[in-house]
Amino acid sequence: MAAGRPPAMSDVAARAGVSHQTVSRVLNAHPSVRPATRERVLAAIEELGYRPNRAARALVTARSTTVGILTVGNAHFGPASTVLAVEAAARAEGYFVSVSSLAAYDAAAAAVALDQLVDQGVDGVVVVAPLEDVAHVVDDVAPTLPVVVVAARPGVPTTSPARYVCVDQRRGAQMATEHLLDLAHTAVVHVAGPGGWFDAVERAGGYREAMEARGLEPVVVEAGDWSARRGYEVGERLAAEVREAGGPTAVVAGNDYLATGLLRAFWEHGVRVPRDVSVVGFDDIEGSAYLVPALTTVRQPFAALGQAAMRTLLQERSGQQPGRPGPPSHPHQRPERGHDDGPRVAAVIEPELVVRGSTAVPR
Amino acid sequence: MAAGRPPAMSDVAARAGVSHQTVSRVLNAHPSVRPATRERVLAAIEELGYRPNRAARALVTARSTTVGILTVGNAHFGPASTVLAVEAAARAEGYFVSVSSLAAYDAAAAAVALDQLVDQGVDGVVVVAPLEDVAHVVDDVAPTLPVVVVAARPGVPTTSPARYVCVDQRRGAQMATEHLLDLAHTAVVHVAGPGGWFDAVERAGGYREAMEARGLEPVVVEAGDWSARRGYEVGERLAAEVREAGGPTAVVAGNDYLATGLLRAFWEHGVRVPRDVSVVGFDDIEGSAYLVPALTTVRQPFAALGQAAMRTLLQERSGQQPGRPGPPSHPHQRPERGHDDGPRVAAVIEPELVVRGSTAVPR
DNA sequence: CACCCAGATGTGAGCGTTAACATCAGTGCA
DNA sequence: TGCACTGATGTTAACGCTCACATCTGGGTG
Repeated sequence: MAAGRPPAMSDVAARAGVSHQTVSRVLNAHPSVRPATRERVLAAIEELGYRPNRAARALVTARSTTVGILTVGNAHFGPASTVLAVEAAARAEGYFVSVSSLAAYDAAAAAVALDQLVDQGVDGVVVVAPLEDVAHVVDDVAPTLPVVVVAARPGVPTTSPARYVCVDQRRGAQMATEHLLDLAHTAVVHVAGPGGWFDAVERAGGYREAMEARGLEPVVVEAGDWSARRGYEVGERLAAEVREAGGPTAVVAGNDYLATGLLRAFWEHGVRVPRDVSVVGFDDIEGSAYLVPALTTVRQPFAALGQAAMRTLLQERSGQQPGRPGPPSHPHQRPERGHDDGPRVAAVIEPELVVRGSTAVPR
Repeated sequence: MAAGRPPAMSDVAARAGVSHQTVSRVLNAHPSVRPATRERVLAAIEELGYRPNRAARALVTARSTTVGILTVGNAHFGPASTVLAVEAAARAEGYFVSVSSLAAYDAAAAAVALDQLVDQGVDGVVVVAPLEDVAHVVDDVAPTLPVVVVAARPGVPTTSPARYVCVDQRRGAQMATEHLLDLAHTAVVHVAGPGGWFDAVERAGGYREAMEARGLEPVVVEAGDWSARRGYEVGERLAAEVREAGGPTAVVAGNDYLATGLLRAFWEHGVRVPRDVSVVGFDDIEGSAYLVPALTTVRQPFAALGQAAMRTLLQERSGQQPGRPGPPSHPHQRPERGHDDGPRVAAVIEPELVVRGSTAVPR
């Protein structure tokens, strides 16, 4: 073994008195290696501090055991939590995780970020950038590479070859709205997140459905982004309306940051929560239980989401042909696939309503 | 070119009527390629949709152009923001980013996570897990691989071969404390984050220094973790003390979540902020400007931190010998290195005090 | 006791790229 | 006119691993 170079398989082989192939068999848990031989090889590995060269392995197997995660580039609570959950799930499956985050939230930026992941040779991509613009970018890549989109909307992507893992935000919004309606609220408004986001659209949809199911008029105010600042700005306008007779008595906010801003604006304008107006948020971010008042919110199942995404990705991968030539996959092997099946939703996970002090019966 | 296999360099070469090496030269921007030839090669690349195989390149160059990020495994605002900042900086430098997060916050878990990054063949590691336990794990790896630790404490790691990029949390805590003292507070307590964290220790230290500099007695309460819940629990106790004559009139919280819990507890117990007690946080998380009252806090320079970390890593990498044999690096080439120089702090970045409504002159 | 078979191991090739060296044409200058 | 030199290209050999196949051993079977 030459000095200065990390030990290679051949070095281990020489030391153990076997061929490099036997070392490879030990490493890959091949059955036909005698225990004594295995021991010797393992000892040599240990003594030399040998680590397999992943690049060499990836080169010959045409697999990187790396999955890419495409996400939005800021510390949004939801995406950040989801990324961590996916990462944990991936590592549990023996995969490495490469992250690419979006500088801007448009299709072009997403295409660039996705490109980088593909360049890196990932075996699959999990998209945690729940914007419609972004979702369609993956359509080009998905036929070649397994792609799982973490999204909110079971009903949307019809022709996309990617698979979808969803939190049923529509259901979550229904739960939130029905909670308020059950408290006897009738004038409930929704402060929605930005239009291009799956979550925002679905939550607004769920809210609308719940209202209409009881014959009530839905009122949606779009906040523009997910920030507390926007929540505050909208809250200032709402505060005035809340005071009028027939004004809203409850608000479903698109997420907890918006809700935070709403609470602040209401407080500033002397509108008491929940006495004058009830507020519900989404996400259950750290601290929302300790706002004043404690925020009723729809908690997101991030861990389950991450696991479902990884499971789907692996399943997808095993169904896909590897990069090397091989026989075409049998058309009936995976009957759930096919563009005429509509959206290829692999999992739908239910969120959970957490009732706290920001909701009460209307005055 | 065989069907079913993605195009290789030789396919491009054949199509362009050149040798594969010329294709390689075009790809690596080698100067001596005639413009006309380059054009032809680029056209062939375009037509074939060729993408270089990173595994093959990594194999021969013994470089992966991938950096690992080791981080804590939950959605803590600080670490999450830092990871994203490092990721952005890395991509700007043409590096890929592989994330490994810690399941538990102990040295064993860190060693495992770090191992995985090394197995993956990263060219360097950025550690964004600001715990002392974790920091020492990298010492084994750092002699072989460039390691940059994002930490809070310029003065701590003395013999570590890793380099440190720091936010001057001590200074931040001084700023926060002095802000209160300048408002004429004298009884200022500190609710500190968990002991093993660099940030917690440094912030507590800065607080102590600022107090002692004015001849005041520092009082530190350790919260146990960084959560709003713990802030609330400590706040309940503090609320009682605040009411007593000679009780604290101001609190420096270890981060904004703790501050959130404090605010809640104070509110519940009828202690008004800032009238009865002033509160300062750390981080400036989303929403802290819209708490009631708006939180005075020490904002962290995450973007600068990420950039500094990457810059340091690249600098470190260029000073390190590659994996292949090579002449030993000249001992005087990088005079700032060496264990006798004390901690190898590459950058210290200043945080920023953001004054809002939660601080005022004492009653 | 020859024969076959399965288990255990070794041999050789090739994955797609870069590094090192070889080759071949021009150019400038004596 | 010739020769050293530079710029543009081609050729060959690794890199470290896995795959396909060849080889060798030892126990059962007829």
